Amino acid sequence: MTTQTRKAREVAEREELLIDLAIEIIEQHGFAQLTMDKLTARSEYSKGTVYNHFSSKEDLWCALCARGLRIQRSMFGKLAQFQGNSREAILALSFGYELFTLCYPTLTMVSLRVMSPAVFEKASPARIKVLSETEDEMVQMLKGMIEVAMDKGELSRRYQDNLYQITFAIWAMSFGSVTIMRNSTPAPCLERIDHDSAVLTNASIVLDGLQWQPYSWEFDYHASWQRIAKEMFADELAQLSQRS
Amino acid sequence: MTTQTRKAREVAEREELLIDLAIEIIEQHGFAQLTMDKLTARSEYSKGTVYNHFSSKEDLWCALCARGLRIQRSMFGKLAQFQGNSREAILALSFGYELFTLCYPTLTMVSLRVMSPAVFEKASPARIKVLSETEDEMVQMLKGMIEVAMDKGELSRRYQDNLYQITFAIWAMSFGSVTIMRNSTPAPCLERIDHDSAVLTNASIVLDGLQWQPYSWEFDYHASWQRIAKEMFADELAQLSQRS
DNA sequence: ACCTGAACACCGTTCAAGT
DNA sequence: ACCTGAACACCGTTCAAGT
Repeated sequence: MTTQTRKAREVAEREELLIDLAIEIIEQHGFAQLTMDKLTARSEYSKGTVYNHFSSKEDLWCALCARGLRIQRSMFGKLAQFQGNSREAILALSFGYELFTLCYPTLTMVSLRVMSPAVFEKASPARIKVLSETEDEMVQMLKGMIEVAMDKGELSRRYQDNLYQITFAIWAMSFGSVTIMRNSTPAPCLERIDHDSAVLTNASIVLDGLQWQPYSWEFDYHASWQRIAKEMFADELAQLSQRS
Repeated sequence: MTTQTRKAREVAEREELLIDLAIEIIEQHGFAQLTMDKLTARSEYSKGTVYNHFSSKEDLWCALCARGLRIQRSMFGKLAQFQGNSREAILALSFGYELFTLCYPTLTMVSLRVMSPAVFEKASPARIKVLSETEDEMVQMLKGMIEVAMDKGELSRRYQDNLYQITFAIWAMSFGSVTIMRNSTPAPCLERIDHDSAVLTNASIVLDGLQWQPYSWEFDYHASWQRIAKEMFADELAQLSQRS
């Protein structure tokens, strides 16, 4: 029994190590260079053992994606403690998602690539389960905030019976804004927008559309955005500005 | 001179043929099965000739993506002629983007996969140029509609000096909504929203947030959505419902 | 029970030889 | 000038043999 749990722990640790190595390979040599061969060579294990962890290359991608979601979830957990009005609480989550993509560009690119039925089909069912559960936890966190605000009457009751609709709108806008900004072809349109505030602006448009009080013209949400950064992620942001 | 243009035309036709074959391969055998080997085998040309068209596999992907953007552009061109108020005109474009993803799921998946610096770096500069120019044409079409409505005072003047910001917000919401709905891991949240109207609802929230008149509670935009479908894409939609 | 690495079929890319 | 296809280095996956 104790040997079994020790063994299981060792296996889990080895998996984390392999994921670390995979990220290293991508960051040093680019996405296309992540191969099972190279991952094996960089580790101290054999191909068979690597395949014991990841049933296929797609499964390895999903494992990287799961790592990313786990990091996102822990950032969200931290941000949920932010003190502010209900709109600021939502903004904190949008901020968190953007910060994640800035701090972990590799993992962000992986998630984008993984998002396709073709990949999910080749990944192990256990892996898929972890992915959707982690994602769902974050969705529930967002939905919880919306629920509280709805009960207090701080936004339009039009979507009252369909809180998932609101959750989806906020989520889609964050995801869409960040993804286009970071990954799209260099379009002239994108050069004309302020990248530092685009996510905040777009989130504000959505929240105004939901009649979420106080409106963007009644409150200084730029100040909130900076406060979130300073109070929640001083360390991460210092590291980030040092890097570039 | 005439021989040269004839030759150029033949080369262009051959390229379209190769792209057709590539789409066939993906649709019949899945994404991972699209290889230069198989594309060559299915065509009546040799590997060298295929590489004469597509400088690398990434370049082939970008060519597929360019085909998709060309189709989108022609749909947008048709939709720009839709008769209605300025908000309905914007909805028509959102409708067009969703319809494209429904009619061409393969090309949609390709565009998602192509969206990454790693791919752009390996594609030929000429291809990248076509991609961003086609995309920009569509952005300009959207921006033109916003401009007209702004001049008529049909939406908030808050973003007057930054029309690209509004363009980006509408674009990001459409892209984000459709991408998450069609490609994300099967999240419980997504099962609870009405897939048929989610894009319309999310676009409406954004337009309400921009104070674009008439508001969603003052006008029957569900009716508009159906009118767009019926008047613009009766054929495509009939084909689509037949397929499933 | 878990690990190893040789073996296999296939893939992306190149380029000397051909027309 | 354009096309061909053999050749090469590498990749994903499997599985008989080993510990």
